[in-house]
Amino acid sequence: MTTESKIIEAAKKVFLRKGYSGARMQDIADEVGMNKALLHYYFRNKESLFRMIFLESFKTMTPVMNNMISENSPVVDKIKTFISIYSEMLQNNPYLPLFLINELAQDPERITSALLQNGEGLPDFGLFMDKIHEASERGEINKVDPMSIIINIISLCVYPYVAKPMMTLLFKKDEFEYNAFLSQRKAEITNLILKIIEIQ
Amino acid sequence: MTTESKIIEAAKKVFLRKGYSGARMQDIADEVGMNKALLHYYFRNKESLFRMIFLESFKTMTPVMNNMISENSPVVDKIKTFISIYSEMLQNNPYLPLFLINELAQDPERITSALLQNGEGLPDFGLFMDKIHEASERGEINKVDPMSIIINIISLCVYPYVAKPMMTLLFKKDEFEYNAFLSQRKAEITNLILKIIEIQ
DNA sequence: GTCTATACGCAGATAGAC
DNA sequence: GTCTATCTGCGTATAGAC
Repeated sequence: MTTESKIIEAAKKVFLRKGYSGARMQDIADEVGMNKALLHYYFRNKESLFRMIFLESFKTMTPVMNNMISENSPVVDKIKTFISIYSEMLQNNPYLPLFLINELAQDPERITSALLQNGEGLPDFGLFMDKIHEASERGEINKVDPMSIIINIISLCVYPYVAKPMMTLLFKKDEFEYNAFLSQRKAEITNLILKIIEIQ
Repeated sequence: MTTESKIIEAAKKVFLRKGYSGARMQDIADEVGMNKALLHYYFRNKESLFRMIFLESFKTMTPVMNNMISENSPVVDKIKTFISIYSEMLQNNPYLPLFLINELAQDPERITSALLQNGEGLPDFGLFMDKIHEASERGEINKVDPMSIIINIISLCVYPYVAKPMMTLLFKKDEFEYNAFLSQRKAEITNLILKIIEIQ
């Protein structure tokens, strides 16, 4: 494992937990187990290290989405797949969504321009919406607003992760109990969404 | 309007947008239109000013919830009311949830202890869950897991606000269009939840 | 109670030895 | 490539005049 990739791993860990303004170059150096000056040797400054981490984090999400969307399968299956892989991704990257949302909220322009000039591209929800729309036109599923459906799914999947500390506080659960709750939600969300879109 | 309350308003504005580590005492002073030293005169330091803002912000949420929960009405009505007043609160305080979630995630112990020693208390979701459970025992609504239902409602209500910049980016909407989307969701979420819990 | 001036420490960044 | 030492500026906080 190269020093550079060790730094990236460490930086990801620190930035994802503390955010840009909360993260310290020293924290990252400690995490790598090396000197602070090294970070500046490999990445010019904090901003450019952050930029790299943000883009890479964002990319964790994109291919997952796009594979699912472009797949040539019935919309109902597509939605099942979406919920399934999205939930798994969240279980593997619990800090990811709050980090992305937060940094995007802090400075939409900075981030958006970085994303767009990166070329990599965003998940193509336009296409997903089209497919949902067509399916409802064909009578394959109920008449629904595609954007609403997608946002409902994302909300149900992501929010319980994003708000984990809030929820454990409000519902007086410990970490263990709450994780159990999270891991049974995949099936539950799928049932809920199908109940909404499937013709009875 | 006293200087103290002017400071509180300004600090709320700045902390809610930038979070603790992103906020600058200078930003707050600028927002008040007064000198930075004044902040230290009224509130000893940044931490104690923040603490006050956090607690006050948290309290925006609590009574809204507790009024609804303790009300003596059928559970279905209670849920309708919940969605309605919660959505309104979000429309009036769009920065609130991300702020609370974030700061809580940063340092759960610090925040939790501040909340608990504050005495004010948390929303009583235990009671809400009991009432949902009883209603389903009586056959008034479908058999459902109370915690899941509540978290579903909260997710559907809050997430579209929390992730606003992300969603406008992914769905290529401008602020105006997205706000229109948000304001029609109250009815939509209510329909969705009722479809889940109501006996056909 | 409000201001200006200033102290102080921390965090990002650089110089330069090895 | 990695380290130690150091500079610099910024942000919190205080002292003290008015």
